[in-house]
Amino acid sequence: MKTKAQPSNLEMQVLSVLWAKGPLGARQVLEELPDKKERAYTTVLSVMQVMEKKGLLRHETEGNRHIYAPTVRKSEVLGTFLRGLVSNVFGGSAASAMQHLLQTTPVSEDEIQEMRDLLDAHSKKR
Amino acid sequence: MKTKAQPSNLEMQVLSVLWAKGPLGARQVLEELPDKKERAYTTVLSVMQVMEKKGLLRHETEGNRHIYAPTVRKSEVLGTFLRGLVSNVFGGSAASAMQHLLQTTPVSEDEIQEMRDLLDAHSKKR
DNA sequence: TCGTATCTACTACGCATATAGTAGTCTCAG
DNA sequence: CTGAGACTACTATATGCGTAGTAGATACGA
Repeated sequence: MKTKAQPSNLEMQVLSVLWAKGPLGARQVLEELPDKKERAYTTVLSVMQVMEKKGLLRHETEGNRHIYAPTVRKSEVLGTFLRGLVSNVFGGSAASAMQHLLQTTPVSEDEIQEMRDLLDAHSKKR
Repeated sequence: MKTKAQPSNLEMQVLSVLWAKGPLGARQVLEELPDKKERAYTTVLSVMQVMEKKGLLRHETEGNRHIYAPTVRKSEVLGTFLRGLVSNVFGGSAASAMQHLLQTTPVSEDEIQEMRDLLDAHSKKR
């Protein structure tokens, strides 16, 4: 079996909505998509139907509607994604990735503290 | 003018090679591509020619060869990329992104320390 | 019950991406 | 000077992605 392809950008957005908000219909997903881009309802529906064919989503029928839920776990998908990113773009260095993250995205002091805690927790665990 | 599209996966790899190793010919880039996938020489050459049309690369001729260099800066490209990633996939939280980074990619204790230093430096700067 | 609004299924399409072949040019060893 | 090898330019193409229309089914309010 071949390694399954990375979900595309839009697919990632759909997944992230469903991971965050729980199972939803296509209409709701459309409204929650993080990039807020103007799209037709059928666009999102189509994408989600394709995702179901690929095995990224499944749905249950509730009266009229299809309620979609991810079949893949957040940690799995993001893990694969981030490992690829780090090794293909950041020369294999997670620290380098974080450096760019800090330099280029707005990060509050609270978040910085949160990150310190994460690092501590990570050290302790080994 | 429209916001220029994100470089594709393979384009990113090409850029990261050139950022890391300096200007190179297509043959060298092919050999250095991080994903190590088997590709024809002309495949990489084509991609790089397209990238030049898009304004991501320029080249100088050296005898027979074309030596390519990026025209875009690493911080620019990765900045845009990471901002998009954080807001579209990690709900706008850089800390969440880092959490997944730690959970899913192998990170040495040295790197952890390096990251702590980065966080400290970042706090101090404001 | 009946019409309107909403939903899904199916189909289409343009563009980008990744892939590679072929032809033509240049360089250099012998 | 000439042929082999390497390089570039140009062309082709399959596939995937994002986009959306249309047709048909369903539900719900009046």
